[in-house]
Amino acid sequence: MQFILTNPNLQNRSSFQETMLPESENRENLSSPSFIKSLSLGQNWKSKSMRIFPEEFVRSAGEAFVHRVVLSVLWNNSWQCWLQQDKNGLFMVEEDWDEFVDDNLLDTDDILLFTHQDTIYFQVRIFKKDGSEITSVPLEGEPETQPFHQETTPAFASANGGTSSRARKGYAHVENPKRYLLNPRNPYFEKTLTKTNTVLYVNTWVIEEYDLEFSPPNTHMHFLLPDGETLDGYTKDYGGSHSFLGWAAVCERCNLRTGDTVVCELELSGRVVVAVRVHLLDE
DNA sequence: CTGTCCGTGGTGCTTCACGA
DNA sequence: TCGTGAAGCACCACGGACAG
Repeated sequence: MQFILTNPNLQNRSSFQETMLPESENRENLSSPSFIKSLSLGQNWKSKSMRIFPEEFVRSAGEAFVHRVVLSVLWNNSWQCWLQQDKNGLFMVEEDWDEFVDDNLLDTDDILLFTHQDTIYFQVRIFKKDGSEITSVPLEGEPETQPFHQETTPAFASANGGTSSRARKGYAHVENPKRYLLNPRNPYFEKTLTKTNTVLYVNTWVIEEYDLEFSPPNTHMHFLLPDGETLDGYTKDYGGSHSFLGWAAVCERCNLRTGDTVVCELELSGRVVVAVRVHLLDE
């Protein structure tokens, strides 16, 4: 493993350049505190040593992040990683970090550039050995039109009027909804707006299929809009149904009307839903 | 029967007007 | 000009209706 700090006060530019990142990337990231992770011999991305934050980096950040961080990538997907402190330093929780590794299909030659953007928010850029950058969702060698885990995704079949489940109100057929997702592994469902749209209900089959968990009622969450904006929401439990308040503001902000259909992609931390990413359908 | 939608009452916030 | 109170509006919570 190597950590190379790129904060002007902490940087190690010679080592940084050895990673074969493009010169432009090197220069433009010097303004924000950054560090790099790459594998040493005998390590893999799920090694505990890969989950640690560089000690000097944590020191320089003060108390900006103590309990959790949010890792964002260029294609606007993000992962929340809870942190734990032990005698060796500040680590990301194994389950959260492993999910990041799995979702991004990290290879042994990959290089990650962590840039501290604001408080708990980090941008993570993924570079291949030759310096090329991953800029879109890594796919597991499948054509993009093929849904992930198709054989084990009745949520997909049901939401599209599959034969094994009855059709549900408010869940219209969307042609190939997976193509809207930023991360094809994320749970998702389709939502057709009805007359009253103050609450977004999460369908139980989605919850069951993906084994989802929800924060306690009134826990803060986010709606991630197509234009990159974020709106606040809160978890609710109405009559045993998991749902999110703040949906009315989303509908207004996106100018959604009765009959419009959107794809709701659920962003998870572990199995807990922490955000709903809203995708408008192509006309 | 289950699960989602819809309608309505309640609550809280914001804005405006009036009085000191 | 500032403070207070009333009115209006938006959103939330919940229970009943209804579709599958």
